[in-house]
Amino acid sequence: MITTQNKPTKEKIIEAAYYLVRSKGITKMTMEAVADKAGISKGAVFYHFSTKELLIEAMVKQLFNNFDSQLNQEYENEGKLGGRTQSYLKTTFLMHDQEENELSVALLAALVNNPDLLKPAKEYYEIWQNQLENDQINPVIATIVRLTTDGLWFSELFGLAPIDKTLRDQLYETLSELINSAKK
Amino acid sequence: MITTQNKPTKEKIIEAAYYLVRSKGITKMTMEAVADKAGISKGAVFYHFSTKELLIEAMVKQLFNNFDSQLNQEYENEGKLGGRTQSYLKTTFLMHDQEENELSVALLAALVNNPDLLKPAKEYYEIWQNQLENDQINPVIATIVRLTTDGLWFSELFGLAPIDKTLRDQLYETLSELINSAKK
DNA sequence: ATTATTGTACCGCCTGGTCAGTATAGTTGT
DNA sequence: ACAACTATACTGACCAGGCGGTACAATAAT
Repeated sequence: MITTQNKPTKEKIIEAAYYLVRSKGITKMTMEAVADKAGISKGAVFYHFSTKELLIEAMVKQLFNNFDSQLNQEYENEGKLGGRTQSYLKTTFLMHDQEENELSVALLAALVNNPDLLKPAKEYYEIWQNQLENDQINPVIATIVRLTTDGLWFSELFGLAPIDKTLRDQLYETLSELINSAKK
Repeated sequence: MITTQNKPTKEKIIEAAYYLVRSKGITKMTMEAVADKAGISKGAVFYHFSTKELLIEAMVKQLFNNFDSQLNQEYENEGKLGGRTQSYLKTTFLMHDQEENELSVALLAALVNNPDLLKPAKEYYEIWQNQLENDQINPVIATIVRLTTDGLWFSELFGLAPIDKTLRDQLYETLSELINSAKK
Protein backbone atom coordinates (compact mmCIF):
# COMPACT_ATOMS: atom_id res chain seq x y z
CA MET A 1 0.00 0.00 0.00
CA ILE A 2 2.59 2.47 1.09
CA THR A 3 5.06 1.09 -1.38
CA THR A 4 2.81 1.62 -4.35
CA GLN A 5 2.30 5.21 -3.34
CA ASN A 6 6.02 5.82 -3.09
CA LYS A 7 6.81 4.32 -6.42
CA PRO A 8 6.21 7.06 -8.96
CA THR A 9 8.31 9.79 -7.39
CA LYS A 10 11.07 7.44 -6.44
CA GLU A 11 11.27 6.16 -9.96
CA LYS A 12 11.26 9.63 -11.39
CA ILE A 13 14.22 10.42 -9.19
CA ILE A 14 16.11 7.34 -10.25
CA GLU A 15 15.41 8.01 -13.89
CA ALA A 16 16.59 11.57 -13.54
CA ALA A 17 19.78 10.33 -11.94
CA TYR A 18 20.43 7.96 -14.84
CA TYR A 19 19.83 10.66 -17.34
CA LEU A 20 22.32 12.96 -15.71
CA VAL A 21 25.08 10.41 -15.39
CA ARG A 22 24.58 9.20 -18.92
CA SER A 23 24.45 12.57 -20.62
CA LYS A 24 26.43 14.93 -18.43
CA GLY A 25 28.87 12.68 -16.63
CA ILE A 26 29.05 11.41 -13.10
CA THR A 27 30.29 14.62 -11.57
CA LYS A 28 27.16 16.41 -12.71
CA MET A 29 24.92 14.01 -10.88
CA THR A 30 24.36 16.24 -7.90
CA MET A 31 21.32 15.87 -5.70
CA GLU A 32 20.16 19.30 -6.74
CA ALA A 33 20.49 18.52 -10.43
CA VAL A 34 18.58 15.29 -9.89
CA ALA A 35 15.82 17.23 -8.19
CA ASP A 36 15.62 19.73 -11.05
CA LYS A 37 15.56 17.03 -13.68
CA ALA A 38 12.87 15.12 -11.79
CA GLY A 39 10.86 18.31 -11.51
CA ILE A 40 10.78 18.40 -7.75
CA SER A 41 12.70 20.11 -5.00
CA LYS A 42 15.89 19.03 -3.36
CA GLY A 43 14.07 18.47 -0.11
CA ALA A 44 11.73 16.01 -1.78
CA VAL A 45 14.65 14.01 -3.12
CA PHE A 46 16.13 13.78 0.34
CA TYR A 47 12.78 12.74 1.66
CA HIS A 48 12.85 9.64 -0.52
CA PHE A 49 16.59 9.01 -0.36
CA SER A 50 17.96 10.42 2.82
CA THR A 51 21.46 10.18 1.46
CA LYS A 52 23.08 10.17 -1.94
CA GLU A 53 24.53 6.75 -1.33
CA LEU A 54 21.07 5.32 -0.86
CA LEU A 55 20.01 6.69 -4.20
CA ILE A 56 22.97 5.12 -5.95
CA GLU A 57 22.40 1.86 -4.16
CA ALA A 58 18.85 1.87 -5.47
CA MET A 59 20.11 2.46 -8.99
CA VAL A 60 22.53 -0.42 -8.83
CA LYS A 61 20.07 -2.82 -7.27
CA GLN A 62 17.29 -2.04 -9.67
CA LEU A 63 19.38 -2.64 -12.75
CA PHE A 64 20.99 -5.79 -11.55
CA ASN A 65 17.67 -7.21 -10.53
CA ASN A 66 16.32 -6.46 -13.99
CA PHE A 67 19.29 -7.99 -15.68
CA ASP A 68 19.16 -11.11 -13.57
CA SER A 69 15.49 -11.71 -14.13
CA GLN A 70 15.91 -11.16 -17.84
CA LEU A 71 18.72 -13.67 -17.71
CA ASN A 72 16.59 -16.25 -16.01
CA GLN A 73 13.69 -15.64 -18.31
CA GLU A 74 15.93 -16.22 -21.29
CA TYR A 75 17.27 -19.35 -19.69
CA GLU A 76 13.86 -20.93 -19.35
CA ASN A 77 13.38 -20.77 -23.09
CA GLU A 78 16.82 -22.21 -23.53
CA GLY A 79 17.83 -24.91 -21.08
CA LYS A 80 20.18 -27.68 -22.12
CA LEU A 81 23.95 -27.79 -22.26
CA GLY A 82 25.57 -24.39 -22.33
CA GLY A 83 22.17 -22.88 -21.82
CA ARG A 84 23.21 -20.35 -19.23
CA THR A 85 26.12 -19.23 -21.32
CA GLN A 86 23.86 -18.91 -24.31
CA SER A 87 21.43 -16.86 -22.19
CA TYR A 88 24.17 -14.60 -20.94
CA LEU A 89 25.33 -13.98 -24.46
CA LYS A 90 21.86 -13.32 -25.73
CA THR A 91 20.80 -11.05 -22.90
CA THR A 92 23.88 -8.84 -23.03
CA PHE A 93 23.64 -8.48 -26.77
CA LEU A 94 19.98 -7.65 -26.53
CA MET A 95 20.72 -5.08 -23.86
CA HIS A 96 23.27 -3.46 -26.05
CA ASP A 97 20.89 -3.01 -28.90
CA GLN A 98 18.53 -1.05 -26.73
CA GLU A 99 19.75 2.40 -25.74
CA GLU A 100 22.70 3.11 -23.57
CA ASN A 101 24.33 0.75 -21.22
CA GLU A 102 22.81 1.72 -17.91
CA LEU A 103 24.46 -1.02 -15.97
CA SER A 104 27.96 0.29 -16.29
CA VAL A 105 26.72 3.80 -15.74
CA ALA A 106 25.30 2.78 -12.42
CA LEU A 107 28.45 0.86 -11.60
CA LEU A 108 30.51 3.90 -12.25
CA ALA A 109 28.39 6.12 -10.11
CA ALA A 110 28.73 3.59 -7.35
CA LEU A 111 32.45 3.16 -7.66
CA VAL A 112 33.10 6.86 -7.60
CA ASN A 113 31.04 7.59 -4.56
CA ASN A 114 31.70 4.58 -2.43
CA PRO A 115 33.09 1.23 -3.56
CA ASP A 116 31.00 -0.49 -0.92
CA LEU A 117 27.97 0.25 -3.04
CA LEU A 118 29.21 -2.30 -5.53
CA LYS A 119 28.42 -5.09 -3.12
CA PRO A 120 25.09 -6.14 -4.67
CA ALA A 121 26.72 -6.06 -8.08
CA LYS A 122 29.51 -8.25 -6.87
CA GLU A 123 27.10 -10.76 -5.45
CA TYR A 124 25.23 -11.09 -8.70
CA TYR A 125 28.41 -11.45 -10.66
CA GLU A 126 29.62 -14.23 -8.42
CA ILE A 127 26.39 -16.07 -9.06
CA TRP A 128 26.61 -15.59 -12.80
CA GLN A 129 30.22 -16.62 -13.01
CA ASN A 130 29.39 -19.68 -11.00
CA GLN A 131 26.55 -20.58 -13.30
CA LEU A 132 28.75 -20.15 -16.33
CA GLU A 133 31.49 -22.31 -14.93
CA ASN A 134 29.01 -25.10 -14.31
CA ASP A 135 27.08 -25.05 -17.52
CA GLN A 136 28.00 -28.52 -18.73
CA ILE A 137 30.39 -27.08 -21.25
CA ASN A 138 34.05 -26.15 -21.14
CA PRO A 139 34.18 -23.46 -18.42
CA VAL A 140 36.98 -21.66 -20.18
CA ILE A 141 34.78 -21.11 -23.21
CA ALA A 142 31.95 -19.95 -20.99
CA THR A 143 34.28 -17.48 -19.33
CA ILE A 144 35.51 -16.21 -22.67
CA VAL A 145 31.92 -15.50 -23.59
CA ARG A 146 31.34 -13.60 -20.37
CA LEU A 147 34.52 -11.58 -20.61
CA THR A 148 33.97 -10.72 -24.24
CA THR A 149 30.59 -9.22 -23.51
CA ASP A 150 32.00 -7.43 -20.49
CA GLY A 151 34.72 -6.10 -22.71
CA LEU A 152 32.03 -4.86 -25.06
CA TRP A 153 30.59 -2.86 -22.20
CA PHE A 154 33.97 -1.58 -21.27
CA SER A 155 34.64 -0.32 -24.76
CA GLU A 156 31.31 1.43 -24.95
CA LEU A 157 31.51 2.87 -21.48
CA PHE A 158 34.80 4.57 -22.19
CA GLY A 159 34.23 4.99 -25.89
CA LEU A 160 37.43 3.12 -26.61
CA ALA A 161 37.24 1.79 -30.14
CA PRO A 162 33.66 0.59 -29.72
CA ILE A 163 32.64 -2.25 -32.00
CA ASP A 164 30.37 -1.40 -34.88
CA LYS A 165 27.16 -3.26 -35.54
CA THR A 166 28.29 -5.62 -38.27
CA LEU A 167 31.32 -6.81 -36.35
CA ARG A 168 29.19 -7.18 -33.26
CA ASP A 169 26.76 -9.39 -35.09
CA GLN A 170 29.63 -11.54 -36.26
CA LEU A 171 30.87 -11.68 -32.68
CA TYR A 172 27.54 -12.95 -31.54
CA GLU A 173 27.48 -15.73 -34.10
CA THR A 174 31.05 -16.82 -33.53
CA LEU A 175 30.59 -16.90 -29.77
CA SER A 176 27.38 -18.84 -30.18
CA GLU A 177 29.13 -21.38 -32.36
CA LEU A 178 31.94 -21.54 -29.86
CA ILE A 179 29.47 -22.51 -27.17
CA ASN A 180 27.92 -25.20 -29.33
CA SER A 181 31.26 -26.70 -30.22
CA ALA A 182 32.18 -26.77 -26.53
CA LYS A 183 29.32 -29.02 -25.63
CA LYS A 184 30.56 -32.27 -24.27
CA MET B 1 77.79 13.18 -3.54
CA ILE B 2 76.63 9.73 -4.45
CA THR B 3 73.72 9.55 -6.84
CA THR B 4 70.87 9.61 -4.39
CA GLN B 5 67.75 8.47 -6.17
CA ASN B 6 66.24 11.93 -6.37
CA LYS B 7 63.36 11.49 -8.70
CA PRO B 8 62.04 14.49 -10.55
CA THR B 9 59.22 16.12 -8.70
CA LYS B 10 56.86 15.63 -11.62
CA GLU B 11 57.25 11.89 -11.40
CA LYS B 12 56.79 11.91 -7.67
CA ILE B 13 53.52 13.76 -8.16
CA ILE B 14 52.26 11.31 -10.76
CA GLU B 15 53.19 8.37 -8.60
CA ALA B 16 51.44 9.89 -5.62
CA ALA B 17 48.35 10.39 -7.74
CA TYR B 18 48.34 6.75 -8.82
CA TYR B 19 48.78 5.58 -5.30
CA LEU B 20 45.83 7.58 -4.09
CA VAL B 21 43.46 6.47 -6.83
CA ARG B 22 44.47 2.87 -6.49
CA SER B 23 44.30 2.62 -2.73
CA LYS B 24 41.79 5.22 -1.61
CA GLY B 25 39.55 5.64 -4.62
CA ILE B 26 39.18 8.37 -7.19
CA THR B 27 37.36 10.79 -4.97
CA LYS B 28 40.29 10.89 -2.60
CA MET B 29 42.65 11.99 -5.31
CA THR B 30 42.53 15.66 -4.43
CA MET B 31 45.35 17.96 -5.34
CA GLU B 32 46.05 18.51 -1.68
CA ALA B 33 46.23 14.80 -0.95
CA VAL B 34 48.55 14.35 -3.91
CA ALA B 35 50.77 17.08 -2.52
CA ASP B 36 50.86 15.48 0.91
CA LYS B 37 51.63 12.05 -0.48
CA ALA B 38 54.38 13.47 -2.66
CA GLY B 39 55.79 15.28 0.33
CA ILE B 40 55.48 18.76 -1.14
CA SER B 41 53.06 21.63 -0.88
CA LYS B 42 49.92 22.11 -2.83
CA GLY B 43 51.40 25.12 -4.51
CA ALA B 44 54.25 23.01 -5.78
CA VAL B 45 51.85 20.59 -7.40
CA PHE B 46 50.16 23.42 -9.19
CA TYR B 47 53.52 24.72 -10.21
CA HIS B 48 54.15 21.55 -12.19
CA PHE B 49 50.57 20.90 -13.27
CA SER B 50 48.69 24.15 -13.45
CA THR B 51 45.41 22.27 -13.45
CA LYS B 52 44.16 18.94 -12.24
CA GLU B 53 43.19 17.94 -15.74
CA LEU B 54 46.75 18.34 -16.88
CA LEU B 55 47.92 15.99 -14.18
CA ILE B 56 45.42 13.34 -15.18
CA GLU B 57 46.28 13.80 -18.82
CA ALA B 58 49.89 13.13 -17.94
CA MET B 59 48.89 9.95 -16.12
CA VAL B 60 46.88 8.65 -19.05
CA LYS B 61 49.49 9.50 -21.64
CA GLN B 62 52.33 7.95 -19.72
CA LEU B 63 50.59 4.64 -19.24
CA PHE B 64 49.33 4.31 -22.77
CA ASN B 65 52.71 5.13 -24.16
CA ASN B 66 54.22 2.43 -22.00
CA PHE B 67 51.62 -0.08 -23.01
CA ASP B 68 51.98 0.68 -26.68
CA SER B 69 55.75 0.42 -26.70
CA GLN B 70 55.55 -2.84 -24.78
CA LEU B 71 53.09 -4.02 -27.39
CA ASN B 72 55.40 -3.17 -30.24
CA GLN B 73 58.37 -4.68 -28.51
CA GLU B 74 56.47 -7.91 -28.08
CA TYR B 75 55.42 -7.82 -31.68
CA GLU B 76 58.98 -7.68 -32.94
CA ASN B 77 59.74 -10.97 -31.29
CA GLU B 78 56.58 -12.37 -32.74
CA GLY B 79 55.73 -11.33 -36.27
CA LYS B 80 53.86 -13.75 -38.51
CA LEU B 81 50.17 -14.28 -38.98
CA GLY B 82 48.11 -13.23 -36.01
CA GLY B 83 51.23 -11.75 -34.51
CA ARG B 84 49.65 -8.55 -33.32
CA THR B 85 46.80 -10.42 -31.73
CA GLN B 86 49.25 -12.74 -30.05
CA SER B 87 51.19 -9.69 -28.80
CA TYR B 88 48.09 -8.04 -27.47
CA LEU B 89 47.16 -11.17 -25.61
CA LYS B 90 50.62 -11.64 -24.20
CA THR B 91 51.12 -8.02 -23.16
CA THR B 92 47.82 -7.70 -21.38
CA PHE B 93 48.33 -10.93 -19.53
CA LEU B 94 51.82 -9.91 -18.54
CA MET B 95 50.51 -6.59 -17.33
CA HIS B 96 47.96 -8.28 -15.20
CA ASP B 97 50.49 -10.41 -13.45
CA GLN B 98 52.42 -7.39 -12.31
CA GLU B 99 50.80 -5.22 -9.68
CA GLU B 100 47.54 -3.47 -10.10
CA ASN B 101 45.99 -2.45 -13.31
CA GLU B 102 47.04 1.15 -13.56
CA LEU B 103 45.62 1.66 -16.99
CA SER B 104 42.03 1.39 -15.98
CA VAL B 105 42.72 3.37 -12.87
CA ALA B 106 43.97 6.22 -14.99
CA LEU B 107 41.06 5.84 -17.36
CA LEU B 108 38.64 6.11 -14.54
CA ALA B 109 40.24 9.20 -13.14
CA ALA B 110 40.01 10.70 -16.59
CA LEU B 111 36.44 9.75 -17.19
CA VAL B 112 35.28 11.14 -13.90
CA ASN B 113 36.93 14.49 -14.27
CA ASN B 114 36.53 15.19 -17.93
CA PRO B 115 35.73 12.69 -20.68
CA ASP B 116 37.84 14.72 -23.09
CA LEU B 117 40.88 13.48 -21.27
CA LEU B 118 40.22 10.07 -22.75
CA LYS B 119 41.20 11.33 -26.17
CA PRO B 120 44.75 9.95 -26.19
CA ALA B 121 43.39 6.64 -24.91
CA LYS B 122 40.84 6.56 -27.69
CA GLU B 123 43.44 7.21 -30.32
CA TYR B 124 45.59 4.35 -29.15
CA TYR B 125 42.65 2.03 -29.00
CA GLU B 126 41.64 2.86 -32.55
CA ILE B 127 45.13 1.97 -33.67
CA TRP B 128 45.14 -1.30 -31.78
CA GLN B 129 41.73 -2.35 -32.97
CA ASN B 130 42.79 -1.56 -36.50
CA GLN B 131 45.91 -3.65 -36.15
CA LEU B 132 43.92 -6.54 -34.76
CA GLU B 133 41.37 -6.44 -37.54
CA ASN B 134 44.14 -6.63 -40.11
CA ASP B 135 46.31 -9.29 -38.65
CA GLN B 136 45.95 -11.84 -41.42
CA ILE B 137 43.60 -13.92 -39.32
CA ASN B 138 39.86 -13.93 -38.82
CA PRO B 139 39.15 -10.42 -37.44
CA VAL B 140 36.28 -11.72 -35.34
CA ILE B 141 38.64 -13.99 -33.45
CA ALA B 142 41.11 -11.15 -33.03
CA THR B 143 38.35 -8.97 -31.63
CA ILE B 144 37.25 -11.69 -29.26
CA VAL B 145 40.78 -11.80 -27.92
CA ARG B 146 40.84 -8.07 -27.41
CA LEU B 147 37.44 -7.91 -25.75
CA THR B 148 38.18 -10.83 -23.48
CA THR B 149 41.26 -9.16 -22.10
CA ASP B 150 39.40 -5.88 -21.80
CA GLY B 151 36.71 -7.75 -19.93
CA LEU B 152 39.40 -9.07 -17.65
CA TRP B 153 40.32 -5.49 -16.82
CA PHE B 154 36.75 -4.60 -16.30
CA SER B 155 36.22 -7.40 -13.82
CA GLU B 156 39.30 -6.47 -11.87
CA LEU B 157 38.62 -2.77 -11.96
CA PHE B 158 35.22 -3.19 -10.38
CA GLY B 159 36.06 -6.34 -8.48
CA LEU B 160 33.18 -8.14 -10.18
CA ALA B 161 33.86 -11.86 -9.99
CA PRO B 162 37.51 -11.45 -10.94
CA ILE B 163 39.08 -14.49 -12.56
CA ASP B 164 41.47 -16.51 -10.44
CA LYS B 165 44.94 -17.39 -11.60
CA THR B 166 44.36 -20.95 -12.77
CA LEU B 167 41.36 -20.05 -14.88
CA ARG B 168 43.23 -17.08 -16.25
CA ASP B 169 46.07 -19.29 -17.34
CA GLN B 170 43.61 -21.56 -19.09
CA LEU B 171 42.09 -18.51 -20.75
CA TYR B 172 45.45 -17.53 -22.07
CA GLU B 173 46.07 -20.92 -23.60
CA THR B 174 42.65 -21.28 -25.13
CA LEU B 175 42.80 -17.83 -26.65
CA SER B 176 46.25 -18.53 -27.97
CA GLU B 177 45.04 -21.73 -29.59
CA LEU B 178 42.08 -19.87 -30.99
CA ILE B 179 44.42 -17.45 -32.70
CA ASN B 180 46.47 -20.27 -34.18
CA SER B 181 43.45 -22.10 -35.48
CA ALA B 182 42.24 -18.89 -37.09
CA LYS B 183 45.30 -18.60 -39.26
CA LYS B 184 44.46 -18.96 -42.87
C1' DA C 1 -6.57 16.47 12.60
C1' DT C 2 -2.99 13.85 11.60
C1' DT C 3 0.28 12.11 8.54
C1' DA C 4 2.82 12.07 4.28
C1' DT C 5 5.05 14.77 1.09
C1' DT C 6 7.32 18.81 -0.88
C1' DG C 7 9.38 23.73 -1.02
C1' DT C 8 12.62 27.30 0.70
C1' DA C 9 16.35 28.86 2.90
C1' DC C 10 20.39 27.99 4.80
C1' DC C 11 24.95 25.93 6.75
C1' DG C 12 29.48 24.02 6.92
C1' DC C 13 32.84 21.64 4.58
C1' DC C 14 35.75 20.46 0.94
C1' DT C 15 38.13 21.40 -3.25
C1' DG C 16 40.40 23.44 -7.22
C1' DG C 17 42.79 27.22 -7.94
C1' DT C 18 45.30 31.86 -6.85
C1' DC C 19 48.79 34.68 -5.10
C1' DA C 20 52.44 37.01 -2.77
C1' DG C 21 56.47 35.92 -1.21
C1' DT C 22 60.88 32.89 -0.09
C1' DA C 23 65.06 30.13 -1.02
C1' DT C 24 68.72 29.02 -3.92
C1' DA C 25 71.59 28.67 -7.70
C1' DG C 26 73.35 30.57 -11.71
C1' DT C 27 74.44 34.80 -14.68
C1' DT C 28 75.82 39.30 -15.73
C1' DG C 29 77.87 43.91 -15.18
C1' DT C 30 81.49 46.53 -13.27
C1' DA D 1 85.37 40.05 -6.33
C1' DC D 2 81.06 41.59 -5.43
C1' DA D 3 76.70 43.31 -6.04
C1' DA D 4 72.50 43.22 -8.95
C1' DC D 5 69.54 40.55 -11.33
C1' DT D 6 67.02 36.44 -13.18
C1' DA D 7 65.08 31.78 -13.41
C1' DT D 8 63.47 27.85 -11.20
C1' DA D 9 61.31 25.45 -7.52
C1' DC D 10 58.55 25.74 -3.86
C1' DT D 11 55.62 27.45 0.45
C1' DG D 12 51.57 28.61 3.01
C1' DA D 13 47.67 31.32 3.52
C1' DC D 14 43.69 32.32 1.41
C1' DC D 15 39.24 32.42 -1.48
C1' DA D 16 35.09 31.55 -4.18
C1' DG D 17 32.01 28.18 -5.58
C1' DG D 18 29.71 23.97 -5.26
C1' DC D 19 28.09 20.21 -2.75
C1' DG D 20 25.63 17.06 0.61
C1' DG D 21 22.82 17.58 4.12
C1' DT D 22 19.50 19.95 7.62
C1' DA D 23 15.59 22.70 9.55
C1' DC D 24 11.34 23.88 9.23
C1' DA D 25 7.41 25.91 7.13
C1' DA D 26 3.81 24.89 3.78
C1' DT D 27 0.78 22.03 1.38
C1' DA D 28 -1.70 17.71 0.00
C1' DA D 29 -3.79 13.24 1.17
C1' DT D 30 -6.48 10.24 4.10
